[in-house]
Amino acid sequence: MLVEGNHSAHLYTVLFGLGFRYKLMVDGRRQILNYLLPGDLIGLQGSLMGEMQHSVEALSPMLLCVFEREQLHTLYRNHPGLAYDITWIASREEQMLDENLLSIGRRTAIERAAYLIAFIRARAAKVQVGRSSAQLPITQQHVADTLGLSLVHTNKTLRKLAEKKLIVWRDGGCEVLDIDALMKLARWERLQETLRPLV
Amino acid sequence: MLVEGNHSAHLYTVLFGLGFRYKLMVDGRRQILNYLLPGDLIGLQGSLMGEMQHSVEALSPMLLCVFEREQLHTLYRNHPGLAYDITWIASREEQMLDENLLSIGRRTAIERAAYLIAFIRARAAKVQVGRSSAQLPITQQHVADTLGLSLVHTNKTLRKLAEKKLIVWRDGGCEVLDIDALMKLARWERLQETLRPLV
DNA sequence: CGTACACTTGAGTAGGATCAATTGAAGTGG
DNA sequence: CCACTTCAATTGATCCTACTCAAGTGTACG
Repeated sequence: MLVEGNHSAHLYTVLFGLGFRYKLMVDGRRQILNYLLPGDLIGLQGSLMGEMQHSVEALSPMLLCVFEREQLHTLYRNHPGLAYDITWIASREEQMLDENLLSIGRRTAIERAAYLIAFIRARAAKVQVGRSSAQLPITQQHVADTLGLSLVHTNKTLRKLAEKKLIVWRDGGCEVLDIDALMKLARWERLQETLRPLV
Repeated sequence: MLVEGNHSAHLYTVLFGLGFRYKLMVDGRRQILNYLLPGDLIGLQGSLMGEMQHSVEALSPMLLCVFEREQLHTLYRNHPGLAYDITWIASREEQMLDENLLSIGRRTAIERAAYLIAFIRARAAKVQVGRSSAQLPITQQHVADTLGLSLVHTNKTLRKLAEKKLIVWRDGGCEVLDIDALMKLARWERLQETLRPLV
């Protein structure tokens, strides 16, 4: 979809669907950085710095609202409220990256998996991202590349969550059965209820 | 220094010194998120969202420029250029987090260590952060908590880098002997030269 | 001189990686 | 309708990276 190093990228707002940002190393190792849901911005780095250092892909059909990157300066000049909201959204994304970093750096495999699934589920609670509202349209390869684990070990870890009746893997996607138990297992407390600006 | 959940936090600009942002889990596991050097912002999340979800600590004496968080709205209204620069800095910090996430998720221990040290060294190249300009004032415990490794394994990994004559650990800090070799070892290419606004 | 902190090293273990198959569902083309 | 391919999920076996436990060294400081 959108690839790293793209100079002519625009700024987008996600209106519908699910996608993700990722980075690749030259030898093919992939790390998924975060997931993109309605309300998120895509391409802010590219708009500000002229080049995106990550790539973006869709997991389900996405509806985006396009914004010309050249207009960003104009927006900052004429619509300070919107400019503030953009910074707010960027800052919240950084907050999510922080938690993600804690997860990959310090949580065990099963904690990581539980955290990731609970987190996406919580974020997707109010918006529909997949074909059914209960299902998250991701493959185990995506989970592996998000958690920094191998595909095989990710599979075995997800099986453990399934055996505990916390999730079910069905129709090429993940259904959450018990989000509270997932959060507890991940030792994760909040998804703080913040007033979110609509851009 | 500044702790998580702080509501009355201000926004700061680092003028001098070295610090870091980190998160703790309830059982004490610590993950260092990134390092703060001159030109970086501290507390943007707190200013925008009312609460910081991470803590901050100094590694060397730091000189900060304080900014009242209540004035942020005013700044966005009256100084769109500065508002733009703040977003730029926030976005660059996110970019650094992205690379960090790739590192922890997909690089091996020695690659991670090489990347981290090369990265901090490269960022600190133009500004003095420790007592001598060559030395990075961090302990191996900090490195461990940044890389998501145990202290013991971090020590053994750093020894390997020292045996290869890439670094020297001296006077409770790290000196870089061959940054190019570190970058090559980490399979890390760029620290792109971006025009950086001064805030 | 005793304590504290950072760094170091060795031994044994475990969590996760790699390798190698297998299953099953969903196309696709004849 | 049936071979053929492809992709995702699954499982077992083996290996190795990184963890834990347990000391020990060196230096700074009161």
